[in-house]
Amino acid sequence: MRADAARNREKVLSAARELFAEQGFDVPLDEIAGRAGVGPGTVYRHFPTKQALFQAVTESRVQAMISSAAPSEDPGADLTAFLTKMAGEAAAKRDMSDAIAVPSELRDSLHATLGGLLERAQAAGAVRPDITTQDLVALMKGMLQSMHEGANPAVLLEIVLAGLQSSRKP
Amino acid sequence: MRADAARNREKVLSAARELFAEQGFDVPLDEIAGRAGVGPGTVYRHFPTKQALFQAVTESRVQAMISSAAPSEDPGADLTAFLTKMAGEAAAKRDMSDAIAVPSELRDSLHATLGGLLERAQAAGAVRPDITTQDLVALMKGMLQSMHEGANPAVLLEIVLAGLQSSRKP
DNA sequence: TACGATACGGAACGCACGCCCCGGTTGGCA
DNA sequence: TGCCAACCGGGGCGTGCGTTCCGTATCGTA
Repeated sequence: MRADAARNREKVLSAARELFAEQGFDVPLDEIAGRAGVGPGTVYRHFPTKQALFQAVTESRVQAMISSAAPSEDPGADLTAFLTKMAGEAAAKRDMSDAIAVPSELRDSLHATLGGLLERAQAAGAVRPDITTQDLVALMKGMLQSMHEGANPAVLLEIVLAGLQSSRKP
Repeated sequence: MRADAARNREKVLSAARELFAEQGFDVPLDEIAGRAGVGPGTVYRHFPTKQALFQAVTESRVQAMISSAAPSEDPGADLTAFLTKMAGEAAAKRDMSDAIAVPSELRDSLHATLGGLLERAQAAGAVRPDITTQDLVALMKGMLQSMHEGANPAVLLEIVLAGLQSSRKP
């Protein structure tokens, strides 16, 4: 790869990191190109599609989160810790709220991880048993998006965690 | 007003009711016109903008919900009942999930109603005091949207209600 | 240094949407 | 029944987006 190509690739990744974090996946690609100081065509030389660029920006962080989900002897705490970590990331960077929503293999892995943690927590009795993975994913998706609309992220997280632990109503 | 104009107005309203309920505010206006059997121009003869049409479709139901929020001697139950009603509406018709999100006076009234119910419930000690109106609105917005993504509406509602009642963590 | 491969940038394309305009049609009153 | 105002339909405009194309500039090598 040519030197200027590598340099531009880094400039694009850097700009994409900033703008996806600030505005989420919906930021126009031309704006990313603009901040990187290149044309839109250059972005497409390095990444075949906007989603591929998004994935390149979020992949390492999401993978790190997934890897940190190793089971311990307290499955309830594992789930809580994971959700707390997700909420923390999402509160700071808008792209995490989209990583759980924008279709990709990464997203599917994230969903699968959530499902595993949920199952173990339910088996241990730490979470009400009538919640499905879909429920949890939908709940998190809603919560993460709500964090960028003026709500208090910490309060939102506490509400969700408390709700998960509650026992079923009659 | 001419007879055919009134007839077309009703056809448009009817089609809009169906499609906003099925697909939410994002349904293309041309599709509404198509189902109504008229051209887009006809829609704009009767409603100055897409939002006006949306408001015409949702106004009566939202107003009814707001009116039903009369305070009783149990503010906690009032809030619970209202959120349950909203969730029920949103689970059945997608436009209710947008009525709380699409900017309009109606939306603001809805937010104000939620704020009033929240305050009273907090004063009565039925809801944790560190929640703001913005928090509640964001939470509901997320929950209502999640209902159309495969999650179980009843479970989601129970989680949120339980979370609101929980006491603050140290 | 000269040349070919590589990469650049931005104009342009295709699409979808909200919204407007206008020639043709239709309804209801005199 | 004839006429005019009201109304209709759909083609078209403007916008914003993701994506592609291609003439030009640049890099690295012989």
